[in-house]
Amino acid sequence: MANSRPTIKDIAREAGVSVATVSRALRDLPYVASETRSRVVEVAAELEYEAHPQASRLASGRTWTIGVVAPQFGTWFPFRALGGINSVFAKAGYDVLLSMMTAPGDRLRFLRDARSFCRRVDGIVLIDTFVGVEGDAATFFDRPVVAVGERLAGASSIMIDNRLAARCAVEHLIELGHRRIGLVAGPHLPDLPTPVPDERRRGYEDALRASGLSVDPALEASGDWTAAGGAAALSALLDCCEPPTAVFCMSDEMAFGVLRAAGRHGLSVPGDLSVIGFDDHDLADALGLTTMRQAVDEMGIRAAATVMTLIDGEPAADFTWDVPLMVRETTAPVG
Amino acid sequence: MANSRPTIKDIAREAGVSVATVSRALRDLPYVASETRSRVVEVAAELEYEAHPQASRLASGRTWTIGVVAPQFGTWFPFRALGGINSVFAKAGYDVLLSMMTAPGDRLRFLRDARSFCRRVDGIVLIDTFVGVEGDAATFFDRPVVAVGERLAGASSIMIDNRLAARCAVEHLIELGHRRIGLVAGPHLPDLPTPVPDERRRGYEDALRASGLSVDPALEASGDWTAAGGAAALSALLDCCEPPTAVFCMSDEMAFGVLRAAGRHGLSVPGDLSVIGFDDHDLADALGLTTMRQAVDEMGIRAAATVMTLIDGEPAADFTWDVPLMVRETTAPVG
DNA sequence: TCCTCGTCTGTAAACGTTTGCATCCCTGGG
DNA sequence: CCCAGGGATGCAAACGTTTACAGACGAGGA
Repeated sequence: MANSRPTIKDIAREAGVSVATVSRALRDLPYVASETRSRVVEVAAELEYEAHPQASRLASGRTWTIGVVAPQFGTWFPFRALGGINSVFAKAGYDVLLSMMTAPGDRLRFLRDARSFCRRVDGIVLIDTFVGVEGDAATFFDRPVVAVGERLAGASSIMIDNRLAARCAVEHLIELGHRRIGLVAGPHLPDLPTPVPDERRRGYEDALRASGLSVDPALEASGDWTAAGGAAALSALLDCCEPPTAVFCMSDEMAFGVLRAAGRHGLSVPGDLSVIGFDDHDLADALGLTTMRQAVDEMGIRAAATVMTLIDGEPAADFTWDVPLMVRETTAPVG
Repeated sequence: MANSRPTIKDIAREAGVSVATVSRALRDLPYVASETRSRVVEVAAELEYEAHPQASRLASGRTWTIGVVAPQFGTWFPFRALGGINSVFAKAGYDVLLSMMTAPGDRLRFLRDARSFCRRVDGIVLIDTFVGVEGDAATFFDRPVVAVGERLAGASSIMIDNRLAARCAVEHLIELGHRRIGLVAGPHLPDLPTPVPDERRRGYEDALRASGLSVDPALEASGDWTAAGGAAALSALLDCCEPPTAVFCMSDEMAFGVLRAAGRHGLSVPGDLSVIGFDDHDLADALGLTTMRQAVDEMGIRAAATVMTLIDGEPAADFTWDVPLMVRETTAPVG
């Protein structure tokens, strides 16, 4: 790789024009004669010229960088979304500046350092980052913001209807004839003010009530969003006076744990116990888990596209994604 | 967030010194009187000054950014590594510029655009990116390079010994008395020239030969690194004249599929079939999978630390990580 | 012919830092 | 008393772009 690379001056000299003309020609600005433009482009290609990113950023004020904030709690969702986001920005010529929140305290640290983070980017995508800013997010960050998985004032939100989706999941079980339906809930993560668990619980209750079933606290256990937590939750549920014939898990990872714990307890799935998850995790299909599908890749792609339109000055708009039911092999009519 | 932020000039005026002194004071350079320094620091804190990143990058040539390249094939490993890497750089004040390879063609695209990518970063971390450069990586990229999971000439490599680890896995099965040991191999991904599958296969063969067992091609099937592929591979293996009593899977995700397929075929694990994986995937513990543990987080952390030492001019050095056997519940003495 | 207007181009001033060099001052040794 | 040397500071030139502004030129209308 060459040590010293050509600057805009070199191109200008070689093409016999001024640096201003080179700059305009290479950025497709108007008021450049077409022969001039093509000569400049040709010289630039020949010398393998590429504008110095830092210099052009300083001069123009545009950073051509998007900040993406992702948590590492629950590895699956954010990484998938990141893939979609990255592909869009790579094509559009934006850099992606990543900020991951791996420890609980990172959320507050991020908020504290938000000013310096914002300074490096033209826009921000928050993946599942329940950042909890006061007031308007766009003014707080001083940049356009898109929130994936969260409704955030002053930002465009790419969401699903957690309550409705949870309700659909439970209704699927009810349609199969189940009457005692357990809930494996995800807890509030420390320091992460997300409404997601509450919404999904409400959906669960909605479905029960709509069918005239009562909400029984004994049928509810808390996992910690992990497979191990799901397994423990099922064990707790089975200790109950009259165990459920089906369980709704707030995440697929917990459902995987439930599946395993069921086997350990000698329960066959779906013969003795129906299990439905939430997410459509990468492994759900292969493991035959019935679940509610979050189209994470597409949500990421949409988020990326949206932040670019915001940068271009268009107004914020929310998108709510459908969450289709994926019937596979862990749910069956009540035995 | 404030609209116009103070520049170094504002600090200089307010503190009654020149911009040069401010610059030196805030960066802890020598030749600044201690009272001067503290006054400058005080004023900067009061005005909430922070250097304009693009400007300081242009002037100094340092970008304070590390480029991280990660594939999205097999979501688990790269994302975990990313977490470790990011935490280190966040603390050290480096930005992380992410480049993800989501489609097969992306590898070539990345190589084509490498020059412009390098220009934005002070160093590069390649996660499982079998990038296949000719000659010396550091000179090709013109930047210090650390490769995680790959041995790369001219770069520091953070690796495991795939061959040895695979051998250990298979030896574990042999010690349990297994003699017919199947292999669920991962294929070469299109356009990704990784030696990993070959190395793991050699380890498998090493273990067999060392125990006087023959290598039987009929005991080998190929998954595609996914759970679905693993399931299909086990089905193929079971069609074999005399099915194996144990299988070694080159990845945990494939092992999960094998576990599921075994159940479908009416085989109990580990009663009828022992299964060992490779990775120690997030779900492996909860699902009870015996496997070889790759300490991905720590490898990521080490990679980040290493690239920083390279930037400081220290010579490249490789690190090879231990891959301990995690005995859980999917392996047992042959029945 | 003159004036206007639009297209094209160049000059030079930003953008906000870092840093080489010159200067000033003070201390200590001869 | 003079001079060397080093600490502390300031001046101004980079760094490599973008862009406001001015000027040149040609065409077309009055």
